[in-house]
Amino acid sequence: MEYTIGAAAARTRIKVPTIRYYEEIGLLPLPPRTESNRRLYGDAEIGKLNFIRHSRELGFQIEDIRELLSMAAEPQASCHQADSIVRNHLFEIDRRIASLQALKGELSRMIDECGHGRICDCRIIEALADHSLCHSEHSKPS
Amino acid sequence: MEYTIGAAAARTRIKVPTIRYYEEIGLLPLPPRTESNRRLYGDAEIGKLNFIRHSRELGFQIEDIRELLSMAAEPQASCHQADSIVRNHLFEIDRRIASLQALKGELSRMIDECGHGRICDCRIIEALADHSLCHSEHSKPS
DNA sequence: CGTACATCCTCTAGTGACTAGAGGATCAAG
DNA sequence: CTTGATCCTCTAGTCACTAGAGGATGTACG
Repeated sequence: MEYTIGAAAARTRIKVPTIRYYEEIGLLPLPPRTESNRRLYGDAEIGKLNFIRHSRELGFQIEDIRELLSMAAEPQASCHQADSIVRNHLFEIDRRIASLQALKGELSRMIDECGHGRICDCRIIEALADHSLCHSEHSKPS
Repeated sequence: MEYTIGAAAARTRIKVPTIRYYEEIGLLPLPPRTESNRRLYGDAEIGKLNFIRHSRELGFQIEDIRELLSMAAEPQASCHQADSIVRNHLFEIDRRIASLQALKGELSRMIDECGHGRICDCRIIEALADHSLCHSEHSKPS
């Protein structure tokens, strides 16, 4: 089967400009074109696009996906490298969860302590102004 | 006390270009300058910068901080609005934690099922290619 | 007093992963 | 034959900075 870019977008739930963007950054190969210069995608490209979308949904970065795609293209190679990309990603997600949970604690506390009165009595503004009122360390959640 | 931009940066742990950036987007007022055109900050600006840094560390967006700062400047107003900004942010953080935990589950499963052999037998690549192998729904963690 | 070197200034451009829109060509349906 | 959907390329915008050029000023040391 062959698909126009719009049909490919519909099948993969990736937007048309995003598909063109993936081509531009070399994540997708240059597809053949019709006589009137329109892109034509086959089943292999649909598969790649689904792979990309799913990996993005799982939070992988484009550069990780680039590597994972090139591994997928070499079925005889060891999967050690794929394993390590996923492991690193998992580690990063753990870090983010921990950091968000610390934030959640601080913010809940701020809300609990807010007396719902005037700004001048408000612990929220006070707490934002002064980190030493915090119970935990926190750095920007990435 | 008065501080050069570098001294203000050292005291607040915000980088010099970032302070200039905050000025450019109107988050910080235009500071007075020396005869040789250098910015001079007083204690009030140091306080604002600390407020900004802490709020950023807690994950607030610049536009939220802009509102929070203007509230902090009106001590007689109700803190209802501040409360609601923080509440919304907390809600968003909860959403993110839930989404990251779903991802974590999927990725852990992928790693467990990887036989550490060849790509062609690897469940990781297979799982990435096909969302229907997933146990949970997931959308991009934002 | 001269000379390093740090710090300051403004300005432009880059990051990641898209998204939005202009301006124009081509296609399919009625 | 016209209408409207889809396609093309290109540029610019998003967020919150970061990096670097090119030049002026300040400070410490010999």
